[in-house]
Parts: sequence; structure tokens; C-alpha cells
Amino acid sequence: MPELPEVETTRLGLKPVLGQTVCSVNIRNPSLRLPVSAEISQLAGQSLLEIRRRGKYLLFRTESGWFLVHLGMSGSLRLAVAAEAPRKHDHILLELSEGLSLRFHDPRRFGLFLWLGGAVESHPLLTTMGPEPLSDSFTAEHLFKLSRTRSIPVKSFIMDNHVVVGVGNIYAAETLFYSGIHPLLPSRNLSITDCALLHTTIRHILGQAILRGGTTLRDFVNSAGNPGYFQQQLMVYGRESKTCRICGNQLHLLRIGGRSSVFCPSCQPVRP
DNA sequence: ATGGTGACCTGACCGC
DNA sequence: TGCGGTCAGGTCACCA
Repeated sequence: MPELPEVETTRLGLKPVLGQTVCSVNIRNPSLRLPVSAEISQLAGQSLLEIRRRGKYLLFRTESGWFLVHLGMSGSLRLAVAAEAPRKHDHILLELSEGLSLRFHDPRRFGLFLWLGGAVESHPLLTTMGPEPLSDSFTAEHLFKLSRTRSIPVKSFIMDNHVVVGVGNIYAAETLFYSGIHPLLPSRNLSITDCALLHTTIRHILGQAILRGGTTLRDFVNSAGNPGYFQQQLMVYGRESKTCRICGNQLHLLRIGGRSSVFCPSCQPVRP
């Protein structure tokens, strides 16, 4: 499910929990990508002071330290009233003051819910990540420099979290379409002009998707349980064998790095 | 170092 | 209605 815009949508929607105290922690199923440690129970009695996002990770600050949440492929964080019965796959419940309940829901259990303590910046999950796409540290020159030695397809390159964080399968496909670049182009063949175009497009598309509350294909819901609306303007993702919205030719499907990759052979031609 | 593949897990959907 | 196959928004360990 969630790429950067969906995670940011979740973060913005959780602002009402700031300042609230965790009354109790209920771990209903600890089997996530990494086991949920009993340390998480330390959250009881702590106030939620701040929520940051780094890539697709959400970082929650409390008085005694930080905990991290990753939504994996199918995860969501939802604010419910405490009286509501937990749903299937609601794995972790944080009962808050004022009768609310913050619920981590994740059918496929690829997500993470980890206690970090004081070591936020230095955690191995966070130290090797590339720049934030919407920050000043992400530049065309950065893309150009890293791509010089890489033969992998440009689609895999922009989805690599060491290159730039937060670009998943949907937004990678859309970025390459708007940039007019074939998804299989070897990364080292990108020109500085290509990199400038990719840089601008990534920022524009992620920004637009955040404004529309993210993309809902099957099951993404924000913290209030509502879907996003960016899917209404997808140009290629999920549209294989349909016609290109620009040129009218048929869109094609490839598998790149094990991920389905739709593109327009006319708008994104193979280069000579 | 780099790149390709499988693994993790459940649910939805399709064709028979 | 049921069954088996396939696919899904992410990430990492493993191998060549």
C-alpha cells in the first residue's frame, strides 16, 4: 500500500493524538516483519509529543524516547473510539486519554512497530537511507552522480531507498511516464537533463499525491479511515493494455525487478 | 560492490 | 460454491 504520500497523509491525520497520553498498550499479534518487543509496553503512561516522517517510516516521540512504525504493503494506522471492537488484523492498540484508540492494522504483516529509545538518527534502519525527495538535499546532481556506475533499469534505480526515499512502484511508473523515459533505460545512460527532469517530476508527483490524500487502489485508508484520491489521475500504473491518455496508443506491461511496470512505448521510447 | 531472485503473509480476484 | 493459481502499494537476506 503506502508510499511516501500515503505515509505523510497518515502523519498529518494523526495530529489530534499529539499531547495525549497512552493509557495502555495491547499487543494482539506481535508477528510483524520483526517481532514486536514487549518493550513497547513502556509506552503506557507516556505522552505522544511529536510525529516525524523519514521516507516511509513514521517516528513518534514520547517523553522517554522514540518508537517507529512502518506500514509495509498493507498497513494503516487508524484513530478509533476506544469502545469500538478491534477489527481483524488490528495487531497493536494504543488506548489514549480522551477515549481514543490508535490502531495498527496490517493484514499481510510486512509492517514494523519498534521501540527505538533515544537512538533515532543512529538506528540502522534509518542511517543508510537516501535524501528526502521534497528536501533541498535531493538534487539532480545527486541523481546524476549516483547513476554513473549503475547498470540497473532506471525504474529500479529511482525505487532504491539508498538513492532517494519514498518512491514506490506507483509513483516510479508515473514519474517515468511524465519524464518520457523508458523504464528499462540503464541508469548510467541518464543525461544530466534526464536527471533534472526526474528530480522535478518526482517532487511534483509526490507533492500532488500528498495534496490529494494519497492513492487508494485496494485498501489504503488514512487515519480517519478514508481513502485517497490520487488514483483518479494515474496515467500508467494499473492501466496495462489500456490506451495512453496522451497519445492514444496501447500501454505495455513489463516486469522489472519483480514488479509490474506499465509504460507507453510511444511517449517513453527506447533510445537508439 | 552490484544486480537478480526469493521470502515474508493474507486477501481479492479470475477461470474452471 | 469451491478450488487452485496469480497478483498486490515494501524491504531484506542471500547468492552469483
